[in-house]
Amino acid sequence: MPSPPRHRWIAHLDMDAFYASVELLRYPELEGQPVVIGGGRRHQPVQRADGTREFARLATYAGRGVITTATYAARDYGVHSGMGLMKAAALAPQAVLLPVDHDEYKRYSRRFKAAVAEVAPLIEDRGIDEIYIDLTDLPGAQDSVAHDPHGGVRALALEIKNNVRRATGLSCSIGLTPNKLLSKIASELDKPDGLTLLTAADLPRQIWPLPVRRINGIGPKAGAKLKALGIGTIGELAGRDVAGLVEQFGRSYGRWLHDAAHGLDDRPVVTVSEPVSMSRETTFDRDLHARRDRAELTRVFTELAEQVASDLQRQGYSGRTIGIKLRFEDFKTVTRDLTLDAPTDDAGSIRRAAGQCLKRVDLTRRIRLLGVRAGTLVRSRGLPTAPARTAADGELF
DNA sequence: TCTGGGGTCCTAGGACCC
DNA sequence: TCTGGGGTCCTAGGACCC
Repeated sequence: MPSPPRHRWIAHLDMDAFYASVELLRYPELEGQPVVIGGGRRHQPVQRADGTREFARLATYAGRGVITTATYAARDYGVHSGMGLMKAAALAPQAVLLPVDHDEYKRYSRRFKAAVAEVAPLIEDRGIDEIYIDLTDLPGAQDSVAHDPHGGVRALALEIKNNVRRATGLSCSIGLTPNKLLSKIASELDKPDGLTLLTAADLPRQIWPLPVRRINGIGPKAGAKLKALGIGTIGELAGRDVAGLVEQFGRSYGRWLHDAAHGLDDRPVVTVSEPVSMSRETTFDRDLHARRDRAELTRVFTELAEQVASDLQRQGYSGRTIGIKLRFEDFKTVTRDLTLDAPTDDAGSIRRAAGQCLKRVDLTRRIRLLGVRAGTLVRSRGLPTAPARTAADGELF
């Protein structure tokens, strides 16, 4: 018996201002205030004798850090993630500045993903604060409920949101549509604490008026090129014929743009994945000179190689391609890599291979950033748990 | 007050092999 | 000797994402 056709339901779940919201659980007195997360270790809150805490203000920051996350109150001042902290300080000098605590966010990430998995196990990891979920075959997903043709799947999404809140105290926003592309856009439409359900019929009214940059995969470059072609909205993109887009953007990307604008995307939710590369990099407080600052560069270079080696060992991988990355004072970036005869997770071998790569770089300009990378990874050890690991499980245990 | 750190994927040319 | 394809690997750069 062939199974009856079913409506694909894919959710995109995005935690609201994730890092900042986790910090607010720890420091509830900051509720409602402009807070930005970013920078190094230098601005830890200080506990006063009377038990209250003293927080660093953005105005006191000096350095090259950027904002990782800002609370909604801070965003009202025009600051946003990716913005340099010095620039943000000019806009919101009194905003509270907190350092990034990756370990703490990782713990909350595991909790929220476990809470989702209790309701819907088909999860694709998209980083620390977002996931895709395939709801298609869950009981009730194909049901309609009185006055709501998609009431069944809507109820599932609400159950997921409730579970996440119960497990973490945090809110999230969900987009729920027939595919990943539309769900990703939809989850942004009603933030924070939103739930947006769309079908193909909603495309012209809800999606087409939006700027093309809302499409995941259209970045600064493609966005600017589209603008120059007189294409600002997704609807305007949908109005162009494929041939013209292929001419401008090439076969593959041109066709993809056309499909995306028409809400077409049949990518599956991928629950298992293997890492492709592991890297460590650092930006210096000041640009370093290859000759004058040789000692410091050498020390950092070795440290980065050691960190990559320890990351590989901890996670049970070896890399056969070792590479380096340099960014110069003018922000130009170069990479060099070298493929070894056999994969390695040894700090000395990585350091030596990286040193070979460094010999092929012209070092007349001063250096802003230095990085070391291992690619072409193979497992060097058995899996941590016997049964096949899913991407979601990897986060959970 | 310019622009962090950790990733993925794609393209393109040259080497090398059949 | 000249003239071909096709396939895969290696390397470098770049777009994009969280």
